[in-house]
Order: sequence, then structure tokens, then C-alpha cells
Amino acid sequence: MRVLVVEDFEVLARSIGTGLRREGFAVDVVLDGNEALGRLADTRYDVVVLDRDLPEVHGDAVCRQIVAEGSKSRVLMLTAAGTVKDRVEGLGLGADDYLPKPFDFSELVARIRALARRSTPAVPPRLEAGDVVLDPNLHTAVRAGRRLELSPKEFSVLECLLASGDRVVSAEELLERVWDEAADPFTTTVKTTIRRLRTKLGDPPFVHTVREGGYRIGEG
Amino acid sequence: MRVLVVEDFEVLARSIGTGLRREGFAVDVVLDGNEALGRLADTRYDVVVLDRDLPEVHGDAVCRQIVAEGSKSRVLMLTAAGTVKDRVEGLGLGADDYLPKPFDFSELVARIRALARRSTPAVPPRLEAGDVVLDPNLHTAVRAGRRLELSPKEFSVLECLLASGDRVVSAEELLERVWDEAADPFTTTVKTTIRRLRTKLGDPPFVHTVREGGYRIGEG
DNA sequence: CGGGAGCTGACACCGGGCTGACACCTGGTC
DNA sequence: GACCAGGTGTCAGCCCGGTGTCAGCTCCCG
Repeated sequence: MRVLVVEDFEVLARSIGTGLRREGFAVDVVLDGNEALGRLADTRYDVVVLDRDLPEVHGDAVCRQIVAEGSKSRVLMLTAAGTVKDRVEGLGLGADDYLPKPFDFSELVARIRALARRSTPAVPPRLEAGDVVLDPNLHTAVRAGRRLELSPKEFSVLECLLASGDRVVSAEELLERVWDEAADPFTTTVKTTIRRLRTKLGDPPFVHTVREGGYRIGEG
Repeated sequence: MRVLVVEDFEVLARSIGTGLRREGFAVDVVLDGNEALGRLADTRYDVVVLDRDLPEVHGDAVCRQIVAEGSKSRVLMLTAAGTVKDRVEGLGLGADDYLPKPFDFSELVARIRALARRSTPAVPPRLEAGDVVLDPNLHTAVRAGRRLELSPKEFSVLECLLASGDRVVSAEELLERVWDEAADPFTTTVKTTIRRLRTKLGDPPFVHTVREGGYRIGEG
């Protein structure tokens, strides 16, 4: 769970940072909007805690940028203004939530958790389907009691398929969710990875192809 | 954008309902928790606006139920209590957001939009007619419990027919909607595809011909 | 710093099923 | 029974997805 804290008041910024780390988040802290944009460009955060009043690049601008990029990050905007008008404005910019200052630290944590839950829709501690069990925490995958030695990409693909239940997942979607960077649309890597995954999963076939559609898991 | 409003105070419930409809949402209103659970069981909502203080089944219980079912619906909890403790509790239950009463209507709308923006786009969950059920997500088609193995074109044609209800769909329209590109007007491919689809659908006949008109589905 | 092992992704090739054209048949209507 | 819209049988081409392989990369270990 990666969190980026953008807050120019240094004492507050550090305090939020250490507090969130104590709660088990992976936290980066930056002090202005430019730095924030730099970090966002090369790291994928689940939640961005964003002060609205920032020097140089305003919080609103950072927020718009995040939304414009179609980033998966959720934005929790910190705002000094408590009037309804300001609150609505913040949400209108694309923030997912706001928190008026001064705020209670426990509420900040609760809200980050609530946002994060949406970001990765309820990843349960274990994913399973049929005789396949996958534990994202332990990073283990098991089929019919037999432990599978999967490479990182293979593991992520399987995780993504399991998390989608029996829905059909297109190659483009896998590319976006597992390979995250803007990938070459003509890449054949999904095909190759699926193939290797199938080999390791063995019989009976577990990953099925939907022509023109994508992949779907299940015994059927 | 489907929204379910759960609020026992009838005047408020109706007022929220009409207000949201004016904003372009498809709104259903129910007055207690039991009704809410009933609706949730057979309809897929993008957002549930949920009063916390409900008679019979408490809002917290409804919320827990929604989360437990792994539903894709986002929950916006309305709560009379404004203390930090209550707010945190609500989020802890799995609500995605809360709004303390009394609230400004424009803020309710802004929050619903914020919740809905990144919620999974509402794809028609299932199409069905007679004993035929088709699920675009799972990419499955079933007749009388028997799974049909359809090719992409066959699937699209059936999808198009089901989506049109019992209306007659002309060959030209199918050509346009399934084969999208400006196709050769003298092509016989629709005919051929309909034929193969009929074969797979089996008896009794499900796709009927309207002479000089097109095709229509139904048991009749 | 050098080497090896495993992961990754590109490329070439293969096979099967989907597709759509054509020729012919059927059945309803006048 | 003649006409013709629509159904059927069949076949060739092709496109999609699977497979084999190789080279580059990274990471680890000595």
C-alpha cells in the first residue's frame, strides 16, 4: 500500500509520514507540487494525500494532472476551507475525498483505508478458484496441493485472472494491469506469459481462451 | 448510472430521489433495510446512498452485507452523528464515503459523482429471453441450462438480437452493428451466421424469420 | 568484476476454426 | 406451377492464437 503525502508545512508533513508508516503504509513525503508531479511520474501510488494550498504548483493543478493522466491513484485532498462550496469544488476537480483541517489522525487513516480498498477492490488474503489457491501475501500459488514455482509476471497474471472471477479478461487489460507502463500495443508478451503459465498449471486446462475476447479461468 | 437511495424518512427520501433524477441518475428509492437488500439482490447499482439509522435492518447491517457479497456498488452513508468517532466507524464497516446530516444537496451530487467516476462501468449484466441467457462479461451463452459454444460473430449476433427484445431486426441492421465496417451490401454472411447460430441453439426454434423484414427472437 | 541462471519479450512458424462466397434447395404465395 | 426470399451444404482462404526458439536483461554469486 503506497501513499504519497504532499504537504508544504514540513512539521505536519513529517508527522503524517511517520504516523502512516506506523500504521503499515509505505509512505513518501514531498513538500511541493513539482516534486509531487515528479514522484507521480515514475511511481505508482495507491493514495495521494494532497494539501490544497501548495506553493508553486497548486494542489488543484496536481489533482487535475493526476486525473488527466488516468492514474489509478486515489486523491484525498486536505483543505483548510470547510465551507460546502470549497468541498464541492475539490471533489469536482476529481479528488476522491477531502478532509478539512484540522483533522483527527484516526480519521485520516480510516479515509485512506477506505480509498485504498477501492483502489485495489477488496483483495482478499487468498484468491482461489477450483483447485488453484493463490496467496498474494506469501506469494505462493498451489494447484491441487502441488506448489507452483511461478515467475513474477506469471504470478501477477494469475492473480489478475483469479481476482476477476469468471469474467473474461482481455489481453489489453492484462497488459495494463500487470505491465502497468505504457506498453507497446503490438507486444506478444501476454501471449507468451499465458503460455508459460499454462504449462506450469498443467492439466486439466485452467486458463481458457475466449476468441476475440481474452482469457477466463475455471474448470469448465 | 444507477443509484439506490435507502432512507426511512419518506419526505427526505422522495426529495433526494427527484433531485438525483433531475441530475440524470437512474434512481430507485426504498424506505427500509429489508427492501434495500431485496433490491440489491437482483439489481446492480453503481452507488447506494444509505441512511445509517434505519428501522428493522440497520444501515450498518446493510453495508456489511453489501461488502460481504463482494458487490461492486459503492456505499455513501448518511449519518446524523457528526463526531469523528461515528464517522470513522462508518468507514470501518466498509462504506466508501459518509455524509453527515444535514447536508447540502450539491455536495451529495458531487460525492455520488466522485464515487461513480471510477466505479466499474455499468455493463448490462445479463441479457435473457425465454430459456436463453447471455452474459457479455463472462462471454457465455446458455440455453435451458446447456452451455453453448458460440463463435465471436454468432455471439455478437445473438447479443444484438437479445438486446433488441422482441423487435424485428433487419439483416442490414445486424450487418451494421455486428460487422461495423461498411460491408458489401450483397454479402450473404448474415444469412450464414444466423444459420449456424440456429443450429447451435437447437430446438425449439428461437430465432424467427419475418419475411421481407428480418429476424426476431422468442419462444413464439 | 566476470559469469551464469532465470526471466522476459520478440520473432517466425504452424494449425485449426471461423468466415463468407457460391451453388443449390425449400416452401410459401400468387 | 412459377417465382423468389430465405435456408442449406460445402469449400477455400485467412486470421487468431499457440508453440518453439533465441537474444537481451537483470540479478545473484563467487
